[in-house]
This record gives sequence, C-alpha cells and structure tokens, in this order.
Amino acid sequence: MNGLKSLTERQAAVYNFIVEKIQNRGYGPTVREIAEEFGIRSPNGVMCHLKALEKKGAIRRSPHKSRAIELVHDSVQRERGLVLAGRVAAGVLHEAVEQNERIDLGDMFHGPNLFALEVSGDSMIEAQIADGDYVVVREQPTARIGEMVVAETEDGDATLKYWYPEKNRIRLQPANSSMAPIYVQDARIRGVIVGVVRKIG
Amino acid sequence: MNGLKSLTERQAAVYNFIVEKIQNRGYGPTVREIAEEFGIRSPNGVMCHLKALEKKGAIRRSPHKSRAIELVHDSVQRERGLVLAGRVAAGVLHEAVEQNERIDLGDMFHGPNLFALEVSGDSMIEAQIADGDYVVVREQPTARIGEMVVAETEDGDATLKYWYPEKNRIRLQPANSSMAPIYVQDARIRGVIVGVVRKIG
DNA sequence: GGACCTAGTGTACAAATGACTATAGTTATG
DNA sequence: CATAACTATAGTCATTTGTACACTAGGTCC
Repeated sequence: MNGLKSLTERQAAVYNFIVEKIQNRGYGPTVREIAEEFGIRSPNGVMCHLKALEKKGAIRRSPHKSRAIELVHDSVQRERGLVLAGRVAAGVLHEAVEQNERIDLGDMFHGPNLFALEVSGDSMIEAQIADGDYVVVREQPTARIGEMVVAETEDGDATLKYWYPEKNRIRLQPANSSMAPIYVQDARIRGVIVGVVRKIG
Repeated sequence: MNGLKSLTERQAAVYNFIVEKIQNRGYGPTVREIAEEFGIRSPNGVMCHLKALEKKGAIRRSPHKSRAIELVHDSVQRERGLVLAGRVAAGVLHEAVEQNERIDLGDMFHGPNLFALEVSGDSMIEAQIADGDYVVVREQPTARIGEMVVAETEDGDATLKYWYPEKNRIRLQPANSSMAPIYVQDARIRGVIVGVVRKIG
C-alpha cells in the first residue's frame, strides 16, 4: 500500500508515528518517545525497529545524534492524493480497473479508504455530475437508500447511480430524466460518493 | 520579507540556517551545530539567539529536549491550499469578502494565483455547479467570450456567470434557463473558473 | 532441529546536548 | 552619560539520548 517494501505491521506503525511527529511538530521523536508511544519498555525494542526501517530503506539515520531520523521517501509529500482507480460509467457500463495513477485533492479529500474515479457519460447530469468529472468515493460495502454509489453488478461492471433497494430487486437510478433506471437482482456496493471534482479548461 | 517582526541580521541568519536544515535534512540543528556554522565558540552565544527568536515568536522550543525547534510560521511547507475568499453569488449578488480560511485541493489545484469561492445560489445549475459547491478561480483581469468568470459589477458585488461582452454592454449569462441574463455597462473580471469541487454528505 | 527474522525486557554507559553563571565588548537610544 | 539590547567567550552541570550487551520468546523456512 505504501511505496515501502514489505514493512511489517509494527514497523509501519513506528514509521507512521515518526512521520506524524515530523509533520505535526517539525522534529522527530527520540527512541524513548517512540517506546512510550507504543508501550515498549526498553529503548532497545525501538532500536530494532529503527534498524529494520533503515535496512529496508525507509529512513536514514546519523549515528550518535539525537532525533536524527531522515525520511528517505519524502513520503508524505508524495503519498498524498487518492488512487485514481479508473473510469466509471454513468451511462453505458465501463470497466473500472484499478490503475496506479493518483490524484491529489489535498486535505479536503484524503483518507485511507477514499479513492477517485473519472466519470464517463451523462447519466448523473441532473445531480450536477458531468462526463469527465472525478468522483471521490469512500469505500464501504453498504449505503443508505437514495445515496449515490459506485455499484458493481453481477457481470462485474461498475456504474455510478443512486441506490434504491426494493423488494426483490435493486433499482439503480440515474439522475437523467431521459434515461430509465436499471434493475438488477444483485449488486455489490463499492463505495458511496463523497465528493465531486471538475477541472475546466 | 518574512512575516517575522524585526529580527536582527544575525538572528535572521540563524533562523534561516535552522529552516534550511529542517528543509534539507528533515531535522533541525543542535545548539552546537549552529555555533559551529556561525563560528560562535560558546553554546551560550547561540542560546541568546534562540531565546531572542523564541521571544519574537519565530520559533517555539520544548525545554530540555534536543533539536526541539519548531518553526512557528510553518513557512513554505504548509502554505498548501487555496485561499477560500468567500461566497460568490450565482443567483442574487452577494459579497465576496476575502477571508482567511484555506481549502487544500492538493496538486490538482494549486498555484499562486488560484483561489476558491463557495457558490451561493443555483444560477449556474445547468453548468453542473450547485449551491454550496466550491469553484476554483484563476485570478486574471480578462477572459475569452463565453468563459465562466467571477465578475465584479460597478456596485462592487461579485457574481459567477458566463462572460459575454457585447457592443455597448456586457451580458452576464447564467446557466439556468429560468433566469434572465444580467446586463451591465461595466464589470471587472476577478478571474476565470478552472475547477469545481463539491463535498457530499 | 537449526538458522534466521521479528519483537521484545532490562540494565548500563558514554556521548550528545540544553541550560546556566559570570564576564565583557559593542551599538544604539534617551 | 547611563541604560538597554545585542552579541559573544569560557567553563560547568544535569539531563537527554543513542547504543551496546545479555537474554527471552514466537514465528518461518529449509
């Protein structure tokens, strides 16, 4: 998930703590600060992690200096942004393959379970979402009635619609009065739409 | 040049050295590192500067911790984000006072002459811009025919419309078929719209 | 089973580092 | 001229902090 190679869960946690400190406070933690944060009762417990992080190339250290932890990937800098997961059809169904592009929407939209999709088609036009817009999606398996979702139908296609579960079927309602709703027996919710971004010109 | 108040030449030099270290290396200098850099032969020489810098509000320090220098103006790094300059009316004219809020849209929208406005009203609804959306504006005094602009009319109000200069007047065209265009003799362009951002839920 | 990685506890030590006192030269400012 | 502010030297002290050593324990891999 990060560009870092195979950090263990614990190592990643330590790494994130270091990054957080540097970001929030301007200077990194000491060995003992890390120990306290993670309930480790020996400086050496932390030393192991730091050595591992350095060996794996996540950080660089200057020996015998205090707080001398340097982040190798100016990670946070580059780790900003949401995964641009592909194009989602609002009209005809397209494929939504996960790609590796990223789109940086800054503080307004960022989080571990957010991603972005480019919208294709005009079926949500009356919800003020046009062809070429990007929707920000919060990944989650459920939605409330009437929420706008990215849904995956039985044949594996993804689409952007309003979510209306009915008795024996699910109505995927476009926001376009010239288009008819789609009815499916089953569909999986990929996430709900929490934002829209459009670039003009 | 900085927002810092009346640092002496020496103090400014020390401050810049600290900033440079933090930027380049990721962690700040120790008292003795600063001393060496400036040829000061006693730690106390530096302590005086640090105390002065702290008193003048340029830095913040945690006592008895190493390298614990925090920059108060988190200068370049955290200047991300666009100024949220206020609300712009798309229906009735509102005031667009410059506020101090910021909105971070990341790499997609950032630059020295970009700012954001919250949209008020539905007059651009057919351009898929709804009440409560944010528009990203590139500040510039001119626009091409038909571009969407933030225009300031003679009475000082700002509005979001399509820009249609005509022979003896200017037509400010809403994107709402139930609304009539506004005609003005003169209007100043504050900028053109380069993006739209909407937060849902 | 043995080699190896991860993840610790606990203790101890030496170096790194901030903070302090005392002293003093310089430059403005009233 | 006196006072204050800024800058600096010299040396000392106490704390912070990185590092090392010895030892334990749970995994994985061959």
